[in-house]
Amino acid sequence: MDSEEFKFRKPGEVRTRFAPAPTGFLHIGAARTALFNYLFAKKHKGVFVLRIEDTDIERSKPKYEKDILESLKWLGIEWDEGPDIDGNYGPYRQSKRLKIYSQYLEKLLAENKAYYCFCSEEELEAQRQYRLSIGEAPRYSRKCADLSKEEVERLRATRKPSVIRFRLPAKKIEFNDLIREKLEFDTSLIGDIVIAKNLTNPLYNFACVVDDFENKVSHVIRGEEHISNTPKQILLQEALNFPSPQYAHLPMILAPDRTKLSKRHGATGILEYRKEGYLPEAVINFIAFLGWNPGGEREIYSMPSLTKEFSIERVQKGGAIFNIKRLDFLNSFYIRQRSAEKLTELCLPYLLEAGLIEELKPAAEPSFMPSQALRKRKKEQKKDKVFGEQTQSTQLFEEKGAKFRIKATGEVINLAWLQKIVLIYQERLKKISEISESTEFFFKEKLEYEKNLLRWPRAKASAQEQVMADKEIKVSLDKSEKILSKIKPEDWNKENLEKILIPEAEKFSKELGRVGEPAAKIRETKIDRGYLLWPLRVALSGKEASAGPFEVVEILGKEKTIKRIKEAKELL
RNA sequence: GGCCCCAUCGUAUAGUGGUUUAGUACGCAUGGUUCUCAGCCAUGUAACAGGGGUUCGACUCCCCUUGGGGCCGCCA
Repeated sequence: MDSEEFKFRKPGEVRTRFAPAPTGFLHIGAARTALFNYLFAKKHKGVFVLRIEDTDIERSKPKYEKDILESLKWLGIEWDEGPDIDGNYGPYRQSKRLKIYSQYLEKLLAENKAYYCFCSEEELEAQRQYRLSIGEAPRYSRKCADLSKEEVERLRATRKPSVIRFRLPAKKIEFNDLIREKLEFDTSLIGDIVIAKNLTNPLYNFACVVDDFENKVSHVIRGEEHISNTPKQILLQEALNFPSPQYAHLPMILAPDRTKLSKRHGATGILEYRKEGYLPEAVINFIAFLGWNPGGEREIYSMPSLTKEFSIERVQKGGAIFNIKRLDFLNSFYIRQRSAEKLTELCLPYLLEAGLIEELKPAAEPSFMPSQALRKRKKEQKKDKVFGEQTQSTQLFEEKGAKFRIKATGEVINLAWLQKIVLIYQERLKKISEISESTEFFFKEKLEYEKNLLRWPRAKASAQEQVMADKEIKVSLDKSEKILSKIKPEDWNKENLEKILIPEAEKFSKELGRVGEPAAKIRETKIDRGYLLWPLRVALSGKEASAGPFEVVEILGKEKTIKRIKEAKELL
C-alpha cells in the first residue's frame, strides 16, 4: 500500500504487464502488445503480468474477458501473474480493487493534490468548444480548484454530482522512451484531469498508475496511442510518490489504406483467425514481425526463438500495415510443417462443420453416471463443439477405434482414410478452413459439374483451335475405365496406378491426337498425357483444380472410381 | 485548431557517414518440373517523399516543407 512495497521488486527485475480493457474482442494490435510484453519479460527472465482494466463498468463485459484470456492462451502467450483461465480473477481485475484506489484517492484529496469538481457536463462542453474556437487546447478552467473546505462539504451534502480532479502541475516533462528515446511535453497545456468519478469509481490514468505500482511493473510497453497519457501518469506517480517505470511505445498496426485497423478490414478478433483456420504459430510469427525484426535474414521464428532474439531497441517507430498475404504465406508454411496426425486433427472440425462427415454415435452414456456430471459433460461438449479447443478430436485420436461416417453415403470411414486426404492437400492449404471445400468431392454421392469441364483445356488452346470433341472424351473415359477395371485391388495404390496409367496416357495421346487428324500425323505431335488424365481427374473430382489423379484414384477406391467414370460418360 | 509521433521497393523490413550498381521475404511477372492446382527451382519487377544545410563524402547527422498517424472524454 505504501511506496515501501515497491522495493520488494528486486533491483533489475523485469516485470511487464498487459492490461486490456474487456470492452471488445482481443484484436491483432492488442495481441501484439501482449506478445511484446511477454517476449520482453521472457528475454530478461522477468515476470509477465496480465491485468484486466474494467473500470469502465458500462462497457466491460465478461464475454470479452473470456475472449481475451482464450485468445492469449491460444496464441501461447502465457502470463506468470494474473487471472486463472477459468474465471478466478483474484486481484487482477480492477473492479475487485476499488478499496485500494479509494485509499490513494483520499490521500491525494487530503494532501490537496486532488479536488472535487462540481461543474456540469454541459458547462464543461461549452468551455471545451470555446477553447477550441479560439485555437487553444481544451483545458479545464479550474473553476472548482480552490473551493473552500466548507463549500465542498456544502455542495457534497446537496448531492450535487461531482468528480475528482488531479491538480496537475504545470511543468516540462521529459522521459526516455525505449523505442523513441527522448520525449518532451509541456503539461501546462493539459489541465486538471478527472481521475475518478467518485471515491469508488476510478478512471483509467489513475487506476493504471496505482496498479502499475502495486504490480511492481518495471516496463510499460503499450501502444502509441498512450504517448500523450504518459506525462499525466508520470505526474500522478510523482504526486503519489511512486517510482516511474520505463516506457516503450509501440507503433500502430494499420489497415492497407493506412487507416486504423477496424472491422471493415476483415477479421480483427484473434479468435476469428483461429476459426478461419490460421495456426497460432503463424499468427505469432506474423505479428512479431509487425514493427519488429531481428535484423538477420531469417523470417521463420517460433515462440522460443522469438523469446531469445527479441530486443525492444529493434522495434520500429513507424506504423506497420497489416498485410494478410504475408500471414497466408506463413500459415501455409506452418501447415506444411505439421504432422499428418496433427493436421488431420485440425481439419476434422471443418469437415464436421461442413456436414461432409459425422461422428459415429458414441456408446450410450453409462446409466450410473451422476446426472450432474452428465450435464457438465454435455455442456462442455456443446461449448467445444467445433472450433473450441478440439478436445473431442484429440480424445478420439487416443481412442484407436475412432470412426466416422460419410454423411452423403453412410459409409463408415476411419481416421487413416481421412489422413490420406488431408495429406494430399497439405501443401495446397493456405488456411485449414479450405479443407472442406477442396476435398468435398471425396465425400459426395454424386458429383455435379459442367460437362465442358471434362474437355482437356490445352487441346483447346492449340494452334488449330480444336477442342476435344464429346466423342473423344468418351473414348478417353472408356480407356481409363478399361485400364482401371483390370487392376487388382491389391495393386490399387498410387505407385502402381502411376506406373500403369502414365504409359497408357502417352500411348493414348498418340492414338487419339486431335480430332480429324490422321494417325500418322499425330504420331509426330508432342506427347500429351492430358488427353487421358484430364478427363479422368475431372470425372473423379468434378473440379478444374485438384490433387493429382493417381492419388485421388487411390483414395477413392476402385468401386467409386469406376462409378464416377460411368457417371461422367452419361453427361456426354 | 493545439500538442505529440513517424517517413527505404506495393507490403514487412536490412541498412547506424564511404563495403551499396541499396540486401532479404511476401506479392506480382516469366520460365522449368507438371494432365490441373499447389509445391519446389530459376529469373525478373520495384524504394531511400521533396528542398536546404553539415561533411572530402549522406539512405544514414541537422533544419524546413510535404505526407501519414496519434492524443486533446466523467473511454482505455
